[in-house]
Amino acid sequence: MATLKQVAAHAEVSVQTVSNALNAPHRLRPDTLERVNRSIELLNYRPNRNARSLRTSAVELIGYCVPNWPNQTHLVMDQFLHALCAAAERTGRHILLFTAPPGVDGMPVYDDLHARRLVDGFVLSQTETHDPRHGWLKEQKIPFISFGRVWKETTQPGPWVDVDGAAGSAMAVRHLHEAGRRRIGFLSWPKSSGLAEDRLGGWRTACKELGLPTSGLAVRCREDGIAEGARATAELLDADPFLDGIVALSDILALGALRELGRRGLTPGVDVGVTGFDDSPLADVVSPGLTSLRQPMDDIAAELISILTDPDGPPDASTERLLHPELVIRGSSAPG
Amino acid sequence: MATLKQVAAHAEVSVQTVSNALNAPHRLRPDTLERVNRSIELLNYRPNRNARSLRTSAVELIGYCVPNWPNQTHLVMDQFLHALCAAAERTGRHILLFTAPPGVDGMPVYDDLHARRLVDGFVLSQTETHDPRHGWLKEQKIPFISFGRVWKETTQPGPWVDVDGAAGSAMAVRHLHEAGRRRIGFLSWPKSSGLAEDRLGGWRTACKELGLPTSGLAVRCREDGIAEGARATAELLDADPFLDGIVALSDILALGALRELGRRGLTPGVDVGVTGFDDSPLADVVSPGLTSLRQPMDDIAAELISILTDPDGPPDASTERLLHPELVIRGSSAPG
DNA sequence: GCCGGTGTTTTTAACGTTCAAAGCCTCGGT
DNA sequence: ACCGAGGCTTTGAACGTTAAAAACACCGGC
Repeated sequence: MATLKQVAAHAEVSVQTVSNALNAPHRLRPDTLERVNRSIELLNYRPNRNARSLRTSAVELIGYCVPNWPNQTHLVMDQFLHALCAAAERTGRHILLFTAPPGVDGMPVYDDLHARRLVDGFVLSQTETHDPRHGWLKEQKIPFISFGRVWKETTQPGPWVDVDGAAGSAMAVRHLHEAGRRRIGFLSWPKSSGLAEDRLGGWRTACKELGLPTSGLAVRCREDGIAEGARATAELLDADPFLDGIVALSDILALGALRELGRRGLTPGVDVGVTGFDDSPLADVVSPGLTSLRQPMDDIAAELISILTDPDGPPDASTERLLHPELVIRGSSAPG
Repeated sequence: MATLKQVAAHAEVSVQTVSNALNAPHRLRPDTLERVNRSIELLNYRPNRNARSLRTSAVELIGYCVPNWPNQTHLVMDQFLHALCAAAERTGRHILLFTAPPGVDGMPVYDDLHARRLVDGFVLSQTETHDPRHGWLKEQKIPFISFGRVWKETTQPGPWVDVDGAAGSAMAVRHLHEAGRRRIGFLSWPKSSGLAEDRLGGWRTACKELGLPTSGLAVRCREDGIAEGARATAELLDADPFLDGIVALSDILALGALRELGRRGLTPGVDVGVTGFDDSPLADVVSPGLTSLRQPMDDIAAELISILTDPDGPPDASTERLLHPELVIRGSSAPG
C-alpha cells in the first residue's frame, strides 16, 4: 500500500507537494503536477482516510440509525437508503449505519459515535411527535438533520426536510375530482400523529375548495394495517352508500380499502377511486395498481445531505425544506 | 474533547498507562486502574477511533453495497440490515453503506473503499450466478463474505452463508401434505437462477418421498411479479383441476396465486393451500395471511459477521454455512 | 546590484493512539 | 548486602496525513 512518502520519493519532491497535488493542485507548477500525478498513478496511491481524518478531524461519515419498529412497516426504506447513500457519495461522504433504542434511551449511542469520531453528524428519520433527539443533539452541538418534522413544537426543533402531506392529499382529491368523483372519504390515523393531521388537513381544504362534502367522511384507524383499512372503509360505505372516492393516509390502509371494496363487489377504479401514500412496492404489486403519492427520495436525500454538510451556516440555524410529492396514477383511481 | 494525554495528566500517570487501562487492564495494579478509570469517567474520555485506526490499521467498519435493482423487490432488506448492524455492533464494528454499479463495473468502488481504509472488508448480498465479485475480491486479498451462494462454480467461490431453499420447499410440501393436500404445484423462475433450481429441487424431492405427483406440476414464471404468479397459477389449474396446493418460489408469486384463486372463486387455505418464501411484510398484510418461509435473519447476520471477522483462519478458507428457514403458518395454507 | 513581490516547494510540527523496549520498583534467595 | 526475577510503569518512535511557516527562485523596477 503506497504512502505519500513513497510517492514523494518516486516523483522526487517533498511529501507536502504530493499532498498539495491532491488537495490544492493550483499551487503546483504544471510540470511538477504532471510528474507527481504520474507517480501517483504508477504506484496506485490512495490516501489513507484515517490519517487524513486524524489530522483534519473530519471523518466524512454520516450516521443513520436503522429503525426497528416491528409494528410500523418501512416499505420505502430501501429507496430512502439508496438515495441517501448516493447523495452522500456525491459529496465524498458515506453513510454509517447503527442501531439504537428509540427515544431518549438511544442518546448515549449517538453521543458515543460522535465523541469517538466515527461520524461527523446524523440524519434522523422516523421523527416522532415530541422527538427528544432534536433538542438533545442541538444541546450537544452535534450536527444533524431530520427527515420529517417534529410535529409538536419542542424548544427549537432543529433543521428538517419533509414532504408536504397536505399538498399530497389535495393532489389526490383533485385527481379524483377530475375523474368525476364527488363524495371522497379519508382514511386517517389517531389525532396524536402530526403526519396524519397534515394529510387530513390537505384533504379537507381541497374538498372545501372544490365544493365537495367532508362531514362524516373522515375515519380514524387505530393502526396502520390492512384490516383496519378495511374496517374503516366498511364504516364509510355503510354511512354513505354513494361514496365514490377514498384518499388513504398510507398504502397499507389503501390496500384495506381495496379489499373491502372487492368484498362488496365494488370495483376499485371503476365504482370507487382509491389513492394511497408513499408509493411503496405494494402499490405496484396489487391489482389494480394503487394510485399513490410518491416521495421524491432523490430530492429529499440531496437536501438532507446538502443542509447537513453546508460548510457555512451550521445547520443549527433552523433550516426547513418542504418538498412536493408526486402523484403516480394507477388503476385504483382510474379505470383502464 | 478529552484525549489520552489529558486523562494521563489528571490521573498522574503516563499516556501509555491510560491506554493500557482500556486495552489491557490486567497490566495495571488495581489501585492505578481504579484511579485511571475515575479520571476517564470524570473527563468523559472517549478514544478517538481515527487515531486508533491509523495506528492499528483496522477501522472496524464493514462495507455493504445497498442494492438498487428496480425490477427486483427487496422486501426483507430492512430486516437484513437491522440484523447485520446489530451483529456487527456486538463485535464493536459498524456497517458502512455504499452504492456501486452491479457486476464487475462496481469493482473499482470496492477497491477504492478498501485501499483508502474506509472498510476492513465487505458483506456481499444479491449474489448473482457467476458473480464476478468473489473471484476479484479474493484475488485482491480483500476480506469478504457472501450472503447467498455463487451458484455456478466459478474458480473458488469464496466463503458464504445461505439459507437452505430445498429444505424450505420440502417443509412447505410436508406441511401441505399434513393438511391433506395431495396435488401440490410449484411456481418457479427461469432455469438460469440457482436459487430457483434449489427450491424447485426441494419440492420435487419432498413430493417423491411422500408419493405425490410432480409431473406437469411445476411452472416457470418469466419474472417475479404478481401478474406472472397469477398467470402460472391459471396454467396449473387449467391443466389439473384437482390441484389443491401451491408452493411458490417467492411471496410475490404466491400473491399472484392468491389473486388467481380468488378470481376463480376458490378460497386460499380452504380449497387450495398456498405458501410463499421469505416471510416479507407482504405475507402478514394480505388476507388470508400468507404462509411463508422466514429467513433466520439474526442467525444469518451473526454468521456473516463471525466468519468475516474471524481473527484466525482468514475467511479465504472457503467457509460455508447453510441455515434452515422457518415455516410461518398463516391462513393461506390452513383454514382458521 | 539591491529590493520587494510573487509563485512554488520544503521544513517543521502536530493530530491521538499503540507497540516495543527500556526503566524502575519490590521481594525472595543466597 | 547483592543478585535476579517479575510486576508495573514510562519512554521513544511510529502510523500517514495536513496546516503553517519558512525557504527558495525568479522577476521587474529603481
